[in-house]
Amino acid sequence: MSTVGKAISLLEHFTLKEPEIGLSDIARKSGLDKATARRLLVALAERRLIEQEPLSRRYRLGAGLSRLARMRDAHLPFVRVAAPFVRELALETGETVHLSEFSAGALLTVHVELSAKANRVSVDVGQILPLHGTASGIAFLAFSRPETVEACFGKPLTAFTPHTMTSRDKVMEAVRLAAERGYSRSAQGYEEGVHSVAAPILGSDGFPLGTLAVASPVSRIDDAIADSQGQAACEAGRKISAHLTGEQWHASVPLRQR
Amino acid sequence: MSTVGKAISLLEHFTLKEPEIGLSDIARKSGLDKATARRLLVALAERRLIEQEPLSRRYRLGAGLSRLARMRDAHLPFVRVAAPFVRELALETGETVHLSEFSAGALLTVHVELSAKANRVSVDVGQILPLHGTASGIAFLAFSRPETVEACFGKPLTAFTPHTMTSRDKVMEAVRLAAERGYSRSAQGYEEGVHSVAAPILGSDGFPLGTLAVASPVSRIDDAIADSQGQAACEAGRKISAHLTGEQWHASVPLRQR
DNA sequence: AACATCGGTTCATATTATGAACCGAGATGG
DNA sequence: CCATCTCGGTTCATAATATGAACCGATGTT
Repeated sequence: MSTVGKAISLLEHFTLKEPEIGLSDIARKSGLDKATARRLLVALAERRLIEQEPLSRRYRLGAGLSRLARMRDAHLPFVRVAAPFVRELALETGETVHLSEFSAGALLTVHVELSAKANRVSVDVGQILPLHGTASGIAFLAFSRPETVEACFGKPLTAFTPHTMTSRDKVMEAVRLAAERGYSRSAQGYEEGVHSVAAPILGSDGFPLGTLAVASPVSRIDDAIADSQGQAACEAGRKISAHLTGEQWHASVPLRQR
Repeated sequence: MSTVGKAISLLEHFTLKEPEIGLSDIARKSGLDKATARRLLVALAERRLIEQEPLSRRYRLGAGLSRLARMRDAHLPFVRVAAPFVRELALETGETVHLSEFSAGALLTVHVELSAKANRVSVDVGQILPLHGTASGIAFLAFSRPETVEACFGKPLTAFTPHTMTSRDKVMEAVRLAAERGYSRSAQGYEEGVHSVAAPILGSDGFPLGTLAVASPVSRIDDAIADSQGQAACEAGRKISAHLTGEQWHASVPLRQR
């Protein structure tokens, strides 16, 4: 791994549950030597991506990250534009809805609206979703360039539950079905007990930027409910796409046009 | 500079005005070889700190930054806690109020509430304020550890306007005055035509995390107004400190107690 | 047709990163 | 009270990694 990769991997050890980490600890977690870890942390701290608590001498994520994230959000207002529609869809369906953005070969969860119900699916912002094992991933692939789809099969497909589709044929069949009806459907492919439907959010080039997914406990779902969730997700996805690209939104927008 | 430092410096070339940059361009701006710049960008992209627009092949800040920033913000809700008080102070004074956080030897602007007046001071989130040349910096130094103050004089003091204090004695005198009355006051030390008063926001260890500043056009300010702004900023700063540290807020909190 | 510039790649070379061993300071505990 | 951990941090010979001049093919410009 490159030195830069190692440095960034250090950042990725800071989580919601463990927002501050000591030197020896992070060296152990990352598998790096203590001296190496420290040099990297110091380099990161010089650029404000890491801060050190002066008293405990523990490290945490730095203010520079907030600064850079603000730059990005100002320019690429994906979450800002989509958030109201995500909320609307969550209210309409009564289920947890999450928004994902494609990045580096996977989908990154960037926004979540939790269901108001007691028995609900919980999703964390920041969670990384594989393309082959989630409704979001299938919806994304269904509208992606052939190269993107192909790249997904470059590595063996990990099974997350006994229900995960791990053969290329099964995945492609799901993709074909999703392309046909506009949304994908997946039950327990990534987490036990979770049913999801997902629709793509298309950019100005007609290819997906990310996805929108409705996640419910499997016990609450039948075909009719799934289909109505799917329709609603599609419509919300189209609205978001339209707002992002500045184009007029047509109720009967064709699914694929090239 | 370390390889990691170079990689992060690449990130810092993306600004609000130039959110996407081509390879040759960023290599030129950063003074790195094109091959080097590309390797670093690829390493950053693998970890999602950078994205490449597939069509134009230009680079931009990646979704991983949003993810990391959210982790940080969830844990360190500085802005979230302070924002209501910043707004309140802006309404009370009728002037632009900005909030800064100390990081790597300078103050980083993390939140701004603009004045409703037509003739107002404009401040950008993300702006970096030097300790010696701004009201915020002086207020920060006035409550900092002696080592922190000393470190500020390690390098020559840059003059930003003809009014910038560049001698150690002048700065220390301003610091002494600020420590005495609880807030700092500075006119045109960083930008021409701008008058500021600032108060510190103290962490649980009694030392400042950042500052709160009221910025006005010099033409609107006299001693009485400046003092009332100063008092208001102090009080707002104390309220924010109290909320951050979970401590009870006392109207007559001593300025320095060690 | 000639020229410039773009993003991207190659590979011998030189700089840089690495980590075992080592500090001193606090905890821990028998 | 001494022995023993573990902590954050440092050193320096060694090993790995980063570097950049030269080069590609593609895409404008003049």
